[in-house]
Amino acid sequence: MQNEPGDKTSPSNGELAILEAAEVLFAQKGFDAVSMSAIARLARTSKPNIYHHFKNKNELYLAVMKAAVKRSSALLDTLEHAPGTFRQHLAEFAAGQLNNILMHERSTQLILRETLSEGSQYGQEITRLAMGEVFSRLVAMISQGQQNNEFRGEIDPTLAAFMIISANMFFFQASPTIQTISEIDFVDDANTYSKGVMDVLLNGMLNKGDD
Amino acid sequence: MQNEPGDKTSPSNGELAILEAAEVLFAQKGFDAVSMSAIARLARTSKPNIYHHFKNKNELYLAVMKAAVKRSSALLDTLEHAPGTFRQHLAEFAAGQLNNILMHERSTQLILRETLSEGSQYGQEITRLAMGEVFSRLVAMISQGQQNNEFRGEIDPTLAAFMIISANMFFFQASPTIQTISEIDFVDDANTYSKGVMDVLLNGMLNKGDD
DNA sequence: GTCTATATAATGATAGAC
DNA sequence: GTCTATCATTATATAGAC
Repeated sequence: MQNEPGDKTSPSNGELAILEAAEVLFAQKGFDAVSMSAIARLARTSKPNIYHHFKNKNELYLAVMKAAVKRSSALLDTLEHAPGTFRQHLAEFAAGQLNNILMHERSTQLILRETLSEGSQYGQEITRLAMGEVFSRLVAMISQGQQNNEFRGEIDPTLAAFMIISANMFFFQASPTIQTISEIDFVDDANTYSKGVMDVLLNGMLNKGDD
Repeated sequence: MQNEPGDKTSPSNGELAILEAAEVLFAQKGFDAVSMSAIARLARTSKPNIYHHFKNKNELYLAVMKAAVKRSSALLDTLEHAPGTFRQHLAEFAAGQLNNILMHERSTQLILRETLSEGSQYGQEITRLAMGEVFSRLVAMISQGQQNNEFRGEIDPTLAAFMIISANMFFFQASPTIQTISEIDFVDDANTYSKGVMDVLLNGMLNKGDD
């Protein structure tokens, strides 16, 4: 039912192979470090054939990024109006986003890479697209929790949302390195990590019983 | 007193100019996007002169990274044994690290870039050097705060330390983009941001008075 | 230590056959 | 749609004069 021959909106098989090969390499090494020859090799085709499907290297990169952003912002519509407290919703949403990130490693890596390339024209817009939706949903959740008096009113909802995204993104980005530092166990399991993060964010670090 | 002519350990003036130019460009665009010609142009010298000082492009990059790591891990010895509660120490240390990051933008950008290049031989080691010290100091602080019963004992100190570094690093990395998303004010002032982050981390988001 | 000139290889991109 | 062959350009790196 998907990828019908007459469907002009979905790319052809050859185009898909090129897109996937390009995504793998761009995510691994970055735009400038990847040659069209390398993409052609991995896609099991020839360089001129890539230029038949894409005008130039830039357009190929843009097509890859577009697909990555679309993929990364999916899968978050499920638990919007489920029953439960706001703290439960927030924890589930955070865990869901982390899972989403880990499921689409290449897309996430591409987006994070763009974050660091200040020169790129599309970098900011792409990151904004990729993180904007999840960001605004988190802000809305927290604001509603404040109106419901479940969350402290003094907290800036945008800051709290930013902290959740930070924890998730940086987990993805740095855990391969952090893993080698010392005896850390939370990097092995994303769910354990997410639970721990949300426990701190919701309840704080201070021992309230004894001060 | 510094940079004496006979001091073999400190680089010459020409070498310094090359190192600085290379750092600027590598941080802006990444290793592969920077040509030796561009570095020579910015350093106001010639390409062969760079090859006189550094064996090849890789060694130049390594020298730049080495200096960046050294710079980024300085400046944290000041407030180790000052008087005050652990929550104050932790908040000051976190704010200090964020300031450190923002003061050495290029170094931080280089290190974060390496984080994303899984292929790089030195990436993990460099990131480990850059973050390892601040990480272990944070863990020690939190553990001591737990033994002093000031922090909750259920919390994993490594996870809490990771969250603090996440908040700081991701602030640096994503705030240029996040800034354009919506009405956010905390990105303008790192101190305001750090205060807000530590308030959430220490006290949590939940409203304890009404549940 | 610094330069001009150059060797050599790889890059992005195209022409044109099938 | 896919290929072989090739273009012009640029890259890293070196030789050798001063």
